[in-house]
Amino acid sequence: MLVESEVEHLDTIISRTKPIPKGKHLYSAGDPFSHVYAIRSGCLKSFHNSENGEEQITGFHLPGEIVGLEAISTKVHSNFTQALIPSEICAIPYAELDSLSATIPSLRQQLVNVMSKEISENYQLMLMLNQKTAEQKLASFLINLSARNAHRGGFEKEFNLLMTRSDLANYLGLAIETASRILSRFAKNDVIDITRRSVKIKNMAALSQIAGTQCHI
Amino acid sequence: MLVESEVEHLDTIISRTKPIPKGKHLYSAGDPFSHVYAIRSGCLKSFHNSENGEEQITGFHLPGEIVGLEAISTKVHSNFTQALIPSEICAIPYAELDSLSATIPSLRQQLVNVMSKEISENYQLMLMLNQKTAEQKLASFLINLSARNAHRGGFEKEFNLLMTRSDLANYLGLAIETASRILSRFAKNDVIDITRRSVKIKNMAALSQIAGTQCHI
DNA sequence: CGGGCGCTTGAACAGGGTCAACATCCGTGG
DNA sequence: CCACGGATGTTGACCCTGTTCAAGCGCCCG
Repeated sequence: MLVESEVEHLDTIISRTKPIPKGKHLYSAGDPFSHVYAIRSGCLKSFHNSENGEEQITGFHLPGEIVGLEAISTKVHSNFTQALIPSEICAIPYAELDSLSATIPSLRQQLVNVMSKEISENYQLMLMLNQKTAEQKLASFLINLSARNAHRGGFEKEFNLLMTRSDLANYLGLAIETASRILSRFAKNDVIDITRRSVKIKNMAALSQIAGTQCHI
Repeated sequence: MLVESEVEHLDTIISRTKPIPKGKHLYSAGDPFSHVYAIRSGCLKSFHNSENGEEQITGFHLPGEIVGLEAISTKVHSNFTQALIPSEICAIPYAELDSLSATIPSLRQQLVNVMSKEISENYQLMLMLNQKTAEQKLASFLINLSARNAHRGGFEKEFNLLMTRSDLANYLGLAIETASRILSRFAKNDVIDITRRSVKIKNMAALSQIAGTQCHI
């Protein structure tokens, strides 16, 4: 944690941008890297463009999370990050974050911790995408959204999917139809209620069991 | 890059352990985190244990690479890392690396760069595992090994797989039989020669095309 | 009110998994 | 040095999960 004087110091370098409207890109692949971004409200998705021009979604980002870290080493963004709903963002200039981190040990440690956490979580994600069945993927995904939603003070059992079925399926490596079918099946089996984007988890135990337990990613 | 005096400073904290024999664990899930490890020679694999006790391989590591970074934030290792062949390792105590990085800006930046690179590469890997067919996965895997081998001075077109078919298939999310069949097919089509673990790429262009081009991961 | 996008559902198909049998390599001990 | 056994790798036949193709519904917004 940072002490107050340090927070003030950090505050001076951060700019709160005006809300990004739905559909707008925060950055694009090829953009020179200058800032990392902390999400204050809203929801964004990150995606890469494959050769054939189709997007490949690599993550959905909620308030409290940091995006842009993958570009530090190359100084060029390698993906696109786009708002799914109007979102407020803090832009943190990386050059200044780096020099500040020399004098504020806890800031340096925070930065490294955030990156380490992302590495660790991405391994979990990789395992899930690589090894699980479609049902397990969707169950894990719902549990993960639920946990992230609860973590920042929302409801654990009732929330909105902020992405389309198409985005969701793309992220999980499934066909839209498969995602839709499985969500319908969950609903039929009274594991969840789902109407359009609005989800209510009715049987968390069953959902966890389908997911193959624990998987908090 | 580090200047000479800095390298000397860094050298004082690094211990070169005696070679780890084949099959020995460098660290295990649950071990308290104290060091990150630079690989000097050999080959290691990292894996998680799923609920049912089966291992899920998340990476193969070659000389020049750093392992253990995922544990910085939690201070506990979340995976197992095991030598596939006898391997020489440099153990770098993290507490000292952290404090040194306060006084040596380039060291701090190197650390963050290495982590950023790992995040970025893992996204590429995730995309591959999530979206590609079995053929594409194997072609990408061979190209990746080839590139990593060439990068550190080995042959680009001729190298040994240092892992079993089982490890390879597990990593790519395939059945052993599928991996074996596809490698045989590549050989039949004169794309590669393969005898047990020894691989020779005969038609890199064809392999790249199967992989869906570029994918350097 | 009408058009389009987002979503659902059904039917047919195929890529890859599973099961099973067999081949080959390698280490170990007689 | 050879014989044996276990681990590793290959190949075939069949099956299942998830994709593809196709049609239709319903919500939202102009």
